[in-house]
Amino acid sequence: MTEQLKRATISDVADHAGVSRAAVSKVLRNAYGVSPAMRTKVEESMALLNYRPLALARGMRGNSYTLGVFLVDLSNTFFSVLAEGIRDVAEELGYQVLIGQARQGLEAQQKLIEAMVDRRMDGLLLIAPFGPNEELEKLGRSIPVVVLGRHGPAKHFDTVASDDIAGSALIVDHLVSLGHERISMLANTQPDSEPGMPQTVRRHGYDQAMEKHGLARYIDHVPGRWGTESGLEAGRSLAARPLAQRPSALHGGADVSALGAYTALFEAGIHIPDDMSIVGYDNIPATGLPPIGLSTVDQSGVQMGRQAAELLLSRIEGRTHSEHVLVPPRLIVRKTSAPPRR
Amino acid sequence: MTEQLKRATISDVADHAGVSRAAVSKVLRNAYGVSPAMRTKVEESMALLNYRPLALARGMRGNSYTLGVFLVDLSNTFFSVLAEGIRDVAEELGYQVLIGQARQGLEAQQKLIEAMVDRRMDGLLLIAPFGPNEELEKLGRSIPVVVLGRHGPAKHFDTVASDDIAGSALIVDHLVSLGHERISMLANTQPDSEPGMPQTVRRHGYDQAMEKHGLARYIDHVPGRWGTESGLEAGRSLAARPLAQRPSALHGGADVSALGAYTALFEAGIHIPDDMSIVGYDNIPATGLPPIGLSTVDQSGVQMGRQAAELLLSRIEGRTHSEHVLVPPRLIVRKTSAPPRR
DNA sequence: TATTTTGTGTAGATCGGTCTACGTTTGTCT
DNA sequence: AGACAAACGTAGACCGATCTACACAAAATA
Repeated sequence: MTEQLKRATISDVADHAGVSRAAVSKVLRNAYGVSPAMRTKVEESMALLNYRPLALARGMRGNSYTLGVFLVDLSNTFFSVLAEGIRDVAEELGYQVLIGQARQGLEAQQKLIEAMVDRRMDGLLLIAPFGPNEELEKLGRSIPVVVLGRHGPAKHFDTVASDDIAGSALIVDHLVSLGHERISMLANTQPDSEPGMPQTVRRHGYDQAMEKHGLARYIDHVPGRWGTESGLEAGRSLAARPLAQRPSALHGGADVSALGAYTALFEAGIHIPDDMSIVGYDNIPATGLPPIGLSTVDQSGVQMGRQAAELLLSRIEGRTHSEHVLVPPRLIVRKTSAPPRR
Repeated sequence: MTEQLKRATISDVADHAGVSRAAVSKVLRNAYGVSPAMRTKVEESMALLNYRPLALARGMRGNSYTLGVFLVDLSNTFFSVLAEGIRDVAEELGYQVLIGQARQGLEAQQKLIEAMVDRRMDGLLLIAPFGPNEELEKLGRSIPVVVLGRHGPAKHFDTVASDDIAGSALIVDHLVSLGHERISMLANTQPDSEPGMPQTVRRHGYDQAMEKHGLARYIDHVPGRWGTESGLEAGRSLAARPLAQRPSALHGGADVSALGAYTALFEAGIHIPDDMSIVGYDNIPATGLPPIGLSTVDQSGVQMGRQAAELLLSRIEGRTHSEHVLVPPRLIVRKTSAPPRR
């Protein structure tokens, strides 16, 4: 009935154009040693036969023209913004971006990365991976790698991150200028935190900024991880504190956890920002919804994504020394931060 | 210095175990004709050499053990929930899920799907694709396909969708029971809408339910597409209407557009739910944030994802007749729906 | 005992590209 | 004109698996 058309291969094109397969391959790769006459002849045949090279087969020897993006959490919409920037740059250069999501846990992460390597991705973009830096260094020696959201230095991979020290300072400065002193932070005390991870750096930034303002005695890390769930718990624990020990303002660590805390505090009858100010970090879309209007720090996800993709592509083309980019953050004041009432 | 270890291939394993490559391949595929003795011998060698088959190479002849998930909008967090369900099922059976995001537009979608085919994905899961059904039928004849969020019937692919007729009825019934009569709907009037698309079906469901309640005269489709932007515009247009022609309740079509409309109405000084009730559809995470508390319809994304993955895998294993699954929706009443004030 | 069946293992083609090595033609420089 | 290099094309190995066809031995049947 409806014939299943066989897909044209490079041999079909070669036969049709009356040249060798190698010649067609050269045209495909824009390689050296092709006369204009042959090029047009081959290109006509390709168009006529509706030929598309099989990326899979190309990957056997050459490039697969595929970049892998590793994500832990698809529901963190900030990551999806990053992915957009990555894709834009990659597509311009004929690379396809495929995203893999790992479930929580180091082992699952490892498995996904292996799966991407096994599919001969030309390079890997890791967004907020866990695990020790040495693991990443090892990976970086076997395949081009750019890590998003972890700070350098690193020898065998590039990094792109928000300047989290500056970002935390932005938050603390803002709150202090409003008159706050007792400022806590949702601190993401995951057990396997590494030096360059944003949770570590943002915490340092917070500590430093507090000290700078002479508020070292109020430094207070509310433990947890970053995620809505954990934010909810942290919010409940704050609500449960006696009033005297409750902070008047909160550095949320990340928007997802800040919103979680917001939710729990709201439900406990603590009004934001009258009873407590909250500032998040990431500027994810949900923060902009007007009834919430979470004050936050923006790190221009699309720009970071583009940067990262550019680094990865230049690494694929042969660069070996590593580069480390810091993106300056920007404070966005909305409705969850105000002077303290007490 | 640090030696770059060469990856073990099937030949290395074969040599080490003293058998043929074909034998190793059989062990790998759990194929027939392997003695227990040989199996253990080979498995030992594989473990010792730290061997992992190259998925890329396997794909040249057999399966690539890769499923492609096609998405238009990563920031619609409902889709990320779907992806989770898909991944869970796929991984149990040794398949890797890779997600591709297309930018808006039919052409970009087509390109991404081709890219996935060119990478020899074993099957494709399309989440809310655009385009005519015939295109999908054509695709379904060349590769196993399951479409999420489009209703059947279809001959060459399976579908999994929320029962959007029932879902719309749930919304209208709820609003009518609260006393509303003038109920409008954000209708997604995209130019290239096809019969089975959720926007079409939900609109029909709304029309039917309105008629059922004898409210046909109040049927009102606010035009736009589904997305935050378009929701904002729709909200503004509603706010601009003279009070007499303004609905007292709104079927938001999808959560993202409902939240957009909410935002615009809120900014125009129209209070929700006192001045207008709004009910969304999809139950994305942001709807649960308490200061918003959007009433909505839940369609159990994880479950839908699992269903879809199971269908795809059974199709990969040879099933040819198509199946069409409808998932029953569930109303979630939160804070944006209340009796009309007038 | 001769013949068939069943179970195990292997050789070698194959998938669709890329890449190296080399041959042929053409152009340039003494 | 002869020597040499540059430009263009091709043959055939190669990437790492799968898959078909077949050889061989042991077990079952006649």
